[in-house]
Amino acid sequence: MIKRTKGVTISQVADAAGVARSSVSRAFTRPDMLSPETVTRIMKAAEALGYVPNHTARALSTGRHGNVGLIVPDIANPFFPPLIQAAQLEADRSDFCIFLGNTEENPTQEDKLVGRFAGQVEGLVLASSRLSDERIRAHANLLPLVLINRDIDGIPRVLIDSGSGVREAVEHLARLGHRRIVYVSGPSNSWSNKQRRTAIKAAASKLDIVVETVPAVLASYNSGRNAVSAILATGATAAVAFDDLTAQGVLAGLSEKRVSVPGDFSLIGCDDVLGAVTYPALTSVSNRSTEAGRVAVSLLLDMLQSRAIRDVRYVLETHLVVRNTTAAAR
Amino acid sequence: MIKRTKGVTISQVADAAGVARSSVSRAFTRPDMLSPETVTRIMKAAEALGYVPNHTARALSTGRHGNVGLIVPDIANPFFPPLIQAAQLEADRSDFCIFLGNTEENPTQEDKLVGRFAGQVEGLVLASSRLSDERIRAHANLLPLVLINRDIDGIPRVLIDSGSGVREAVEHLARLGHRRIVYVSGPSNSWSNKQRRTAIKAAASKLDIVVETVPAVLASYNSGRNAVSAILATGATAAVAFDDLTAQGVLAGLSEKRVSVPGDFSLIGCDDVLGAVTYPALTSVSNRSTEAGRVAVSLLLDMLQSRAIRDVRYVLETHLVVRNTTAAAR
DNA sequence: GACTTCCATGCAACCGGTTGCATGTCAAGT
DNA sequence: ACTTGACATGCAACCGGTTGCATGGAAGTC
Repeated sequence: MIKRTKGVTISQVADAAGVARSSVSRAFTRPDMLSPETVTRIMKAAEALGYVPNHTARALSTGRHGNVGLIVPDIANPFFPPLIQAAQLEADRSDFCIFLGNTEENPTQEDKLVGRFAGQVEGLVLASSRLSDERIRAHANLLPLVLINRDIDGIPRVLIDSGSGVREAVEHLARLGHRRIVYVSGPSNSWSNKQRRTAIKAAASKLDIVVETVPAVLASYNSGRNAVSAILATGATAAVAFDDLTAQGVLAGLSEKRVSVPGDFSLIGCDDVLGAVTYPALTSVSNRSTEAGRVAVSLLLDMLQSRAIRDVRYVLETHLVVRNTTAAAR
Repeated sequence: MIKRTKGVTISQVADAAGVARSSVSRAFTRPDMLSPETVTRIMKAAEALGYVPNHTARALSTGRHGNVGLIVPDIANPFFPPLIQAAQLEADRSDFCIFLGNTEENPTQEDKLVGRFAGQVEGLVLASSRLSDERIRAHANLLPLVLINRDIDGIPRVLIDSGSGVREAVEHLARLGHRRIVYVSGPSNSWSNKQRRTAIKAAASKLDIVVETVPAVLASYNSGRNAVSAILATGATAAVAFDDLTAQGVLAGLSEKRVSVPGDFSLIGCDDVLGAVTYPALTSVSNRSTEAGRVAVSLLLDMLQSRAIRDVRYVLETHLVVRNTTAAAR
């Protein structure tokens, strides 16, 4: 049988130390209110009994549980783990714990999780939320909320601007002498995809470069691989892919067709999730997901402390990370 | 200013419905004890007021918070996200929430997290714990614990037996004619590392193959890359790396030294986290991390429900997934 | 020496639920 | 018609802390 750890309570410590319960409580929360000797005596008794304050009881009376929630659409998407990690680290610095929720890209599940978390966290970070603006607003009325990659007036938000990095990518290719490039697009209903395609077209037209779009349908390795024939058919000498996974597929497809990268063809990914761990190292647009996670939690903790809500709109610019899949045009 | 959401309490609902607090409580927890009409009336009142039971208060009196903790050494390691995802899904099926902890591979941090979680979760899953057996045993005395990839008698554990897959890897290499191979080892305090090294040595000696060990210190791309000189110095024609990240680093290092894979050298990873998305596709040992996450949480919830601790040792076998980084020895 | 001031500590109410037991009611049993 | 029991509901204690206010004693003031 499980040993039911009957926790040591504040009363037991109080008895052992010969003081009132309130004094024990103060010894832990505001020792300056007590005489040093009393504190010492209480601490000794607590130590001897192995007393640990009950988090739940404390939360009940103070209303502060020292937890924040983080909800993401898909943990398995490599974009999120660094974000989660950074959020965790930032929370930890203030002795907060993280509740993690994964919605499987499902708004209903997301709503359910928010509700379930609401009672036990002081605030919430929603990353790439799939909820409607109205639902988000409704939640924001109930507890402090910070958004990542959702732009809603009046709710503090952290936005990753992939446009800036994509622009740099095009400029980089232009400098290398490429005049005709391909954008291997991602899911047509993706906001990021639109953002990236728009940025590429704008940058290219300014530099007098021709851009063609080849759809990859899904953001995946196989889609990228299947797109290779179409890419080569355009006669382009370089490509920017919707994300790193797609780029990696393109890389594989090119290799099978004996097109060497970067010798014969230059390739750039997006999100920089694989760049540093694959070979050849992929030139990619940074994602800043680490900063996003850190900043979002930091913003949230600020709100909790100041009890004030500011209309923050924190934009993170992205940049091109040049590695080994881009070179001068043949 | 933040709207301090003064939660609707059970008393308010009781007043509105003209019943005692206890009846409201029962309407939510054991409606069968009340007459159907009363339940309806209470529910209506609750609905009208927007009442939501206070999770913390409930936890305080029942001792059940409906949370379980999951602690992993490194979220950013692609081995863990699928595990976390599966754990989350399983917890969700029983309406439990997941507390996520990331230890950064640091035992001190792990200890700290366990302590911090202890007060607010009913049980804990420790994945690939870096703690000593003693510390783990100590924690297991305080609350229900399930381990993943740690084999300690008396504590329920889910083990991914990479031994079976590694054995297949060695046999595969033997069939291809390799007689001298290298094991690129991972963190020395990792249980998986020991398991893999042991399995390789056993399989190799049975097949009359020479194995040398080259340490990579950390499970990372850079460690793998730095290990390449040492690997080549052994004169081996093939290597098995502690994990896919390390393997990918080795791949990059080999490529820089103009050693072609699989032409001149065969390489096998472990955990199969990158195999399908990189080029060349990495031959690797499957990981089963999804099952591990699911089973661990399911085991934990069982323990919580039955209040009994069984000495479960759940082993998941792995297999070799042959892709394109292995070929006949020169 | 009497009077204020201040500080350390205790008392008791409170946070928002749950639950064992007591009570009242109504229908069935004899 | 009276007992018995089942059932619905209320009462009050409890979970383990926190905190505003009261109290008593020591130190400071005149």
